[in-house]
Amino acid sequence: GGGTGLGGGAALEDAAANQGLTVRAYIVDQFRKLSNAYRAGADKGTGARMHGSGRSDAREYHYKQVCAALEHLSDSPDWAELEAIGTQRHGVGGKTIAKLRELWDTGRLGRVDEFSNNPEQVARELLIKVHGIGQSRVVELVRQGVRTISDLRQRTDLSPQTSIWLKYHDQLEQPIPRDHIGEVRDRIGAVASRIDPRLKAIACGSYRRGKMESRDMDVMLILRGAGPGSTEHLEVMARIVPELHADGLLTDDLTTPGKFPQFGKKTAARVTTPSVVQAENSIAYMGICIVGGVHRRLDLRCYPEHQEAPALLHFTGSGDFNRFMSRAANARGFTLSELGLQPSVIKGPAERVPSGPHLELHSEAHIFEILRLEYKDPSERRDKIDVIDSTTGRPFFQTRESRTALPALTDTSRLQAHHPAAIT
DNA sequence: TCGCAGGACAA
DNA sequence: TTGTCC
DNA sequence: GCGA
Ligand SMILES: [Mg+2]
Ligand SMILES: [Mg+2]
Repeated sequence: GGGTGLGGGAALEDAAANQGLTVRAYIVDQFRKLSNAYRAGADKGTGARMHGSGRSDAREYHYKQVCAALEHLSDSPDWAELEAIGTQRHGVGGKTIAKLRELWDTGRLGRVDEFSNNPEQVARELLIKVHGIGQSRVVELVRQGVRTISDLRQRTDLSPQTSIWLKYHDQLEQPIPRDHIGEVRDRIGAVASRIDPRLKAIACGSYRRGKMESRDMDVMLILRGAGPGSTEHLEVMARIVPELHADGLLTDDLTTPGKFPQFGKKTAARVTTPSVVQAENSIAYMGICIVGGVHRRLDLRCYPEHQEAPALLHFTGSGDFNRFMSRAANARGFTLSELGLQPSVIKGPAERVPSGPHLELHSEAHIFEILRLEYKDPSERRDKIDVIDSTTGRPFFQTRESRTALPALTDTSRLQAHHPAAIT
């Protein structure tokens, strides 16, 4: 029994029941609060340099792993089941088990209470949700006394993107029904095929993961027939975005395809710099569209057909799944991105460099296969524990053996032999 | 003690 | 390069 | 905060 006198986890059961949650959902919620708190720069906002300060990003990451482990518990775990994840789940250690014990005994986490009783921390977690406000700006804004969205609106130093986003703040918070996303994909697809009949539109993100509601829309354009060496797809965004405005779908841009960068000093040398090329040729667009009278966030991407598989994998997410699948790829001796999959090696401290060409990737399943990971349907791509080592059938991040790179896969020559279709 | 995904866009 | 986004 |  704990300090409250309640034994057998009764305090935890009560706390969960009070919120209408299962014990598991309540525990996950507590740790998700910790992850969100560190994302918002908890321990960076306070001037006092406390133990462990300056590790917010890593702790956000850490608590995401913990949440993934907790999600896979039963609805009402007993103490033995909670304690077991300390030994069974990669990334869950002593400090986390101590927090679980605290929850079991008292139904609360002191760290969560500390954060929720700290008005500055509460403000950071609120304001970081605004587009264009990240960990750095939120710490500075809150230090300057900003506490609410209203406070933020008073500022005269907001970026244009943040101002646009704030115009529609209320609408952008509303969940988007699945059907609306399919409609937008079709409208974009129609406009796209008018511009170039080789273009097709695919809705990705949480829509493709089967969710009935989403927070934004992710639509990918594929330029059929475009292969390595083609740059045609880079010009699509600057052509289609004005058409989507004319169509009445888009209302505001958060990025501006084709916009020429403004320099303090415009020199001839700068004109040939890569950043200029990137600005004129864009593959990514972020903006606001209107569907059924409600403004929504829309992300657009355009890729050549030979990058369809890695791009589809990447923009289907989830974000957590991508991070852990990329880590698995690294452990197998590869770098994975929306652009492709290529062998890579660790060069110096914190530096991984390509050691071979991108491989030809025929499908999402092909990528899983090369990495010896179990294929996951989009609806099953949630978190760390969904990345499964197909040689063991167990979560990739679980055992020493499963994390060891496979010689047959990291030896580039043998890999090329098995996958002869490397692309250049 | 070190790394924790990787890349695109804005400024 | 830094900050932010996905 | 954890694991290599
Ligand atoms: Mg933000
Ligand atoms: Mg989305």
